[in-house]
Amino acid sequence: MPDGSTKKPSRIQRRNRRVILDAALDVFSRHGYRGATLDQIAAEAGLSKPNILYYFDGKEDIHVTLLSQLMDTWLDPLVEMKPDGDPVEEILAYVRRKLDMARELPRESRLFAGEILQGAPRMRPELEGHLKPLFDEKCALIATWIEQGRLPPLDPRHLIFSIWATTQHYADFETQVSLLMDGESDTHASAARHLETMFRKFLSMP
Amino acid sequence: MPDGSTKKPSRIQRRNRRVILDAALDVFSRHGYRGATLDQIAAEAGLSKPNILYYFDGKEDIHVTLLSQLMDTWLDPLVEMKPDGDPVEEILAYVRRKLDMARELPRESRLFAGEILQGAPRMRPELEGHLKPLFDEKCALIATWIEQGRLPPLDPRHLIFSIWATTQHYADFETQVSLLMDGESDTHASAARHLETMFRKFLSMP
DNA sequence: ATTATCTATAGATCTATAGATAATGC
DNA sequence: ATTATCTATAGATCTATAGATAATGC
Repeated sequence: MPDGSTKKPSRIQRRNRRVILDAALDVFSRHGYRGATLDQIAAEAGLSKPNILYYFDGKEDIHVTLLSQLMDTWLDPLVEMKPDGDPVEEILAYVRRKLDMARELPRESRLFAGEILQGAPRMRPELEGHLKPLFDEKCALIATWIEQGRLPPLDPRHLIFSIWATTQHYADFETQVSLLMDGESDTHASAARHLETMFRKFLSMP
Repeated sequence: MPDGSTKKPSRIQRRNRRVILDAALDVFSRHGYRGATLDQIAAEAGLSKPNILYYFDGKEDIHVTLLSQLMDTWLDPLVEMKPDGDPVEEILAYVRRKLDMARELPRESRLFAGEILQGAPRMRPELEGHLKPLFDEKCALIATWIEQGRLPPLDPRHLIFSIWATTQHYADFETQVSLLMDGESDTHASAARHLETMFRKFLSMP
């Protein structure tokens, strides 16, 4: 009984749970929660369908486990924005990390986007418990920088929203972006230059 | 036979097709394509399920009809960006129209976002046929403004992506935004000020 | 002894159709 | 005569379980 047990998981258990979660990330991020089926996840994981249900309580359990395990990874770039150092460089480094993450983890980005898009039916507690406190903390940090005259007056909340929106856009709307950038060899590099220029200008003192 | 016929549609036909499409917009934008059911659409429309299928060929027909009917509305703000007038003001007016549209038509925004997120399985022809030419045309317009020295050098494609991303974010990620903006009475107004400031600064000549 | 895996299938859900009936327009 | 609507249900799909069997660890 791998789930709900208090015993230590075996090597096989850890490996299979990881294999299943990776397969589920693929399937959920491509087709959404309802569009994904246990058949697809099982095929992608190379296991039988009942075996999937031996490791997880059900489809929803897989989805919730995925989301909460990815939450930390997802918030990490923002955690790394620290009070030391130059405010503008701290924020620009955050933008770079976030854009890099959109390129390296597009499935994770689309998984979260799909969940939020539908009203976060399975992730609201995670958002309130993890995202909200971190968001408030970093908004306060940016507000301090503004009070110190090291950044121009701006609304920290909307600044963060703009960073999230512009960086995740390249993962979440990849279909549209690649259709419109057809002649471009390295969309990521030109996006990085654009965002660097835009946010640097926005954050510069008059 | 209301669908596929060459006859002129009756008043009842037009009304019921409109009622069904509005109900479907509600259901599809909340639950995604696969998450939506004909039962939900029928209940929302106040019609029986077989009656829905009397007016449309099936679930996919409703979805495709919705998407292509909304395409024009969705692109309208960009169509309105014209070569006359001051470049900065033209672009800022476009940002405002786009943000207003995100507030007034959040269901439409989420419907498109969900479709793109899953690789545009039912909308790719529309994107190639309508969005792509318009996008290219407006990128060329912005490039002209830059050549004329009326805008600083920038990549028009990424500028448009940033405008789309930042404005649609308030509709597509509304769940997250409202969770994080809990103390705010008018998110839209403060977002409008933020985006105006940010893009104006970005577009200003050195 | 316990853990891991499979085949077969129950039970629920969902799209779509069959077939009959009511309402509407010449 | 044609258009519009309903009840009932076929057929497909999907989640989850039952029950048996194979593999693994003391």
